[in-house]
Amino acid sequence: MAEKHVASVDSWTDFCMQGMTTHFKPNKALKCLDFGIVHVPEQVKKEAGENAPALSDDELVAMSVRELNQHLRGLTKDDVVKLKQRRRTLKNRGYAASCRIKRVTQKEELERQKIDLQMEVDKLARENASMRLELDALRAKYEALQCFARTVTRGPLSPGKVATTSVITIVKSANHNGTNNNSSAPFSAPS
Amino acid sequence: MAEKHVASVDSWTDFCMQGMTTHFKPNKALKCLDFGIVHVPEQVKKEAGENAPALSDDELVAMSVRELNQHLRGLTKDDVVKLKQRRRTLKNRGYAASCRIKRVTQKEELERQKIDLQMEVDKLARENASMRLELDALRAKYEALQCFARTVTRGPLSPGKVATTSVITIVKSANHNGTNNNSSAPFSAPS
DNA sequence: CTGATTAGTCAGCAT
DNA sequence: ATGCTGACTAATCAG
Repeated sequence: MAEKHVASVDSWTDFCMQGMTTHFKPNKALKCLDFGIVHVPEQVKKEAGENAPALSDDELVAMSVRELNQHLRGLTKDDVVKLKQRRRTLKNRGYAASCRIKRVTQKEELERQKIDLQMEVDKLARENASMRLELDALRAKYEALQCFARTVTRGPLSPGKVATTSVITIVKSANHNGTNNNSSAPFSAPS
Repeated sequence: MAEKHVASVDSWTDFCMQGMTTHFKPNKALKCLDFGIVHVPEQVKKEAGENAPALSDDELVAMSVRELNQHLRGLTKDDVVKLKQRRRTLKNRGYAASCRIKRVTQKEELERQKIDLQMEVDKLARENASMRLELDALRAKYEALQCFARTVTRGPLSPGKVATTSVITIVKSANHNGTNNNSSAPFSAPS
């Protein structure tokens, strides 16, 4: 079992490859410098002295099934099988190419997403750092103001017993006018 | 040019494949159900009625060059070439497998990194949101305290002319005791 | 049957 | 020589 095709495959392959531009086809952008659709070595299919126009690979692979059947008229059963096999092989060649393209596309997509995420991480980290600074500064200002307020509200009185409804305070101020000036003094508004 | 190997390759290939477990080798974990190291169909190399122990693929590919040269003693020049080519092909088989493994490994690595970055984005976004809340709350508290302080410091006096060195204020308070209680009142400490 | 995917083979490049 | 990778083929799988 499972030794169906061990040493006979290549002969069969060789058989089927008769009309095909096999191996090293200047398919896409290979190292083939510039000759685009050259080759097609004027080689008819096999024993074709009849009327077969020697279909090119591109024609054969682009044909619909209906068109193919038309070209199949008056051919040997073997020739029909061989032509269909050639078509299948050419199709497979295209499928393999698509598969490879898809692979690299997906990989590029992953790398792109990775870069986007990294940029988002950087942006959030920057926001985070600046907010942390802002928070710390505001906390400091708040505590300073709180200190001041405590001083103002209960400083001059005895800490034990304070009237619950009113407080009188006296406070020193460095302000030389009556307005707030947004400096780092406890009276500045939050930025 | 470039038609070097169009219809002759497969015959040569067939030639070289003589002793190899070619095509459908139960190499790794293929669909081969359970028979592990079966096959090796007792097939000597080619015209080997001499002394060649019919090297298995695994042996041949794992051999060092020195060992290989020992097995090469007393072989036809053609046999030497064929054996070396078989070794090269077997090596290539392994290289191709490594290449595929590397490809999927790199892809998995990319996806892993993407997940890590996404988690970091989420974490930073959460931190960001909570900090923003904290910042807003603190700003509100600060402004309330600032309002209070302004009321305290200049409320009862005429806003136009205030002594620059001292201020006297009277304030109503809802506090029923003298202590701070960390509530949302202007006197609570920042969390 | 069509299309996609996998393993094996080879060409070609790099070391 | 050795290792790697792109392209190609056959086998096989999925719909």
